Amino acid sequence: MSQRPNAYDVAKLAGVSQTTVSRVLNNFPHVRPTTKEKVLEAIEKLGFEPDEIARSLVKKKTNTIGLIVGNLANPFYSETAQAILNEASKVDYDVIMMEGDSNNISLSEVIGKLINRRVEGVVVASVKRNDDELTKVLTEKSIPVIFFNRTLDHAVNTNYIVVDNLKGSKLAMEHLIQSGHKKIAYITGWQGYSTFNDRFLGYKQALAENNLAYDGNLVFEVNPKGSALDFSMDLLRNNPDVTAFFASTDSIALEILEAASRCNKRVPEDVSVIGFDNINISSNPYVKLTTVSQRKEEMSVLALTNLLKLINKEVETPVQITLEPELIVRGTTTAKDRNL
Amino acid sequence: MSQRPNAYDVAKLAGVSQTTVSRVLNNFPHVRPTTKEKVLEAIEKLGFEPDEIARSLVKKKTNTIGLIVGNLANPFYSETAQAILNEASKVDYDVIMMEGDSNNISLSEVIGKLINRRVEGVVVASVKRNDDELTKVLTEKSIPVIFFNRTLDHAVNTNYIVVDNLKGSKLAMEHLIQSGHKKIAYITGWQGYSTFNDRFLGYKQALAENNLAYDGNLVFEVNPKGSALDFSMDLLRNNPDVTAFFASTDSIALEILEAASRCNKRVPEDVSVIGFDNINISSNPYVKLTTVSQRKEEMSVLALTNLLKLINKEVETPVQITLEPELIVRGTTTAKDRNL
DNA sequence: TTGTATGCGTTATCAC
DNA sequence: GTGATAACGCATACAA
Repeated sequence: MSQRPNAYDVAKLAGVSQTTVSRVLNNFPHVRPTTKEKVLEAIEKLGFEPDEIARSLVKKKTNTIGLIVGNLANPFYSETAQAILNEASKVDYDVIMMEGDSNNISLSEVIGKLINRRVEGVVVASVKRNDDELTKVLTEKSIPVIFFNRTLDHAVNTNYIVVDNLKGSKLAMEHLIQSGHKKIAYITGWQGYSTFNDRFLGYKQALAENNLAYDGNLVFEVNPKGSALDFSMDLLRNNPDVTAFFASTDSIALEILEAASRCNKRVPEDVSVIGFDNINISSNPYVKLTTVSQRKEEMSVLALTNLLKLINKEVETPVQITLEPELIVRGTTTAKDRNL
Repeated sequence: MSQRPNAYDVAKLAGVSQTTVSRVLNNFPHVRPTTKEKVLEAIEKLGFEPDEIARSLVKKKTNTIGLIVGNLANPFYSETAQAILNEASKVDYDVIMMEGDSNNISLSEVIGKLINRRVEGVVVASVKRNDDELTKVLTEKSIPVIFFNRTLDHAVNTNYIVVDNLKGSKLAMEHLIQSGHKKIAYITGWQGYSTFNDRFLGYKQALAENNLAYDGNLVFEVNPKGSALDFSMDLLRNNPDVTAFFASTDSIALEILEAASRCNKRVPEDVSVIGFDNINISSNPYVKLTTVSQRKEEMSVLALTNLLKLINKEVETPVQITLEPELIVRGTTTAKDRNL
């Protein structure tokens, strides 16, 4: 009896068939109250609870989704994961979480594993712009996959929820330009991600639209050999006419803030800094970073609700949603023209 | 054929029995190379991959663990979750993640759900000191549960991995006291968690051991009505003889830093601040918070490896490990006596 | 209203 | 070496 009891054990104890046990378990209407009572008693006595694995097998439904994130230690991912977890629990879905940026297994393989675990759908929070293997897998496989935050370059038939990153960059840039900044440095993440590609485009477009010259010396892509911190310190020391930094993520912005502090530059008096993502720490009064909001919560909720709709075929595919970004002005930028 | 193929489809195509398909799938030794070839071809052709749910049912093994965290938006949890996820994937375990601090479902219920999903073990990263319902569930249920970071008060038979929080507090306090601080404020989280209980104990013991009086006015427990920020500002304005703050978490420490900045106090010249947890942001050069390290990675690895040992009955129960905390001196405290 | 038989997609135990 | 056949723990069609 140390084993977990099953529905047959309950049936035997209650003096009914296993089918009847299943019936009371699933609240079927036409069960005689007295039998129901007996079964309930037996369930209680044995501490029986149905095995969800067996249930999944026969019902061909697992009530589980997969969530693939880039790196949980990155606040953006953990904060969105938190929101998605929360939404999922509301509709009684479990989530199997995996990291996609792993070095020894490709995103396609991770998705494959999830599919074999019979998840009903997958949210992918980080995908490279080009992934031919993945594109192939997506057409072959049967379950819905929704990209979140980042998407594939040629996403004709893929589902995604993103913010308008290009527009977000423009918002940030216009905020700086309106405050009188002319020399604006830009630090980007890896251009292989659509987010950074689009944000960079926005940076360049904003410059062009405001008749400011693009200067490659003011632009830097973080890489294993070069940090945003070092680049910023260099720039602050050698290019005193640079008065503002646009960071493609809040995390990068934090490094710039440190660079400023090390170079004895006051923020925002000497140099303005603006980020992108609006991770939680940015609103911390100690940091008070001006940034562009990705609207994490909204995006997360939309990702989950739309994935469920896709699972239940309640929506036409592909689902492609682009949210409006939002400028959040806090303490690391001056907004001269706004203080008139 | 739009349905997912199963082992019978493969068998039919290869002209063998389904049993044989299973054999090549599981790399059984005595399969004739030519048959194996045929089967592999059929598998390839159909794009067949075994259904892990069915496999789990018959093998009574899911290769899945449950991970219950407090709140993923809290860096400590996301960073440890990341480490655990990583360790799990190394040994090919999947993890179903759930939040335990939810308001409409108790921790016991969450664990129950996980058990019904047939996870093989559970890591619980946040538990209250007293939870009678849970204690009862733990004795009834059959799978190993390991507490991580926090544990129950009367944990005679429970498995846990924690750091020595009391000692950690003493390390922090001695660091401050050796630097000449006499009036040290303390801000704690909810005392219903063992972490905060132990840390508070450490604070008081350190005072006593150094012949410093305990002053209730310098101690504050964050609550819905009162923030660390407000309390700190009050103190900084009205008690100028308070020269140091010991925060029971790094997140609280960040608020204190802001309070200092708002009150025009320099850190560490005017006031020292020390935290607890060593979350990633603390090492950011912009923050450079002195803190006590929880040794997240170590704890995470230990939690997972020991959970697996418990699952495989390779270790005697209970597993109870207390790690040594580590003082990490960065820029928010002065260490006068160390600079001799 | 209840029970019997069957099947979900595998692995395990026998035979041959 | 290989193939029937019986589990695993449930839900469901069909009978009664």
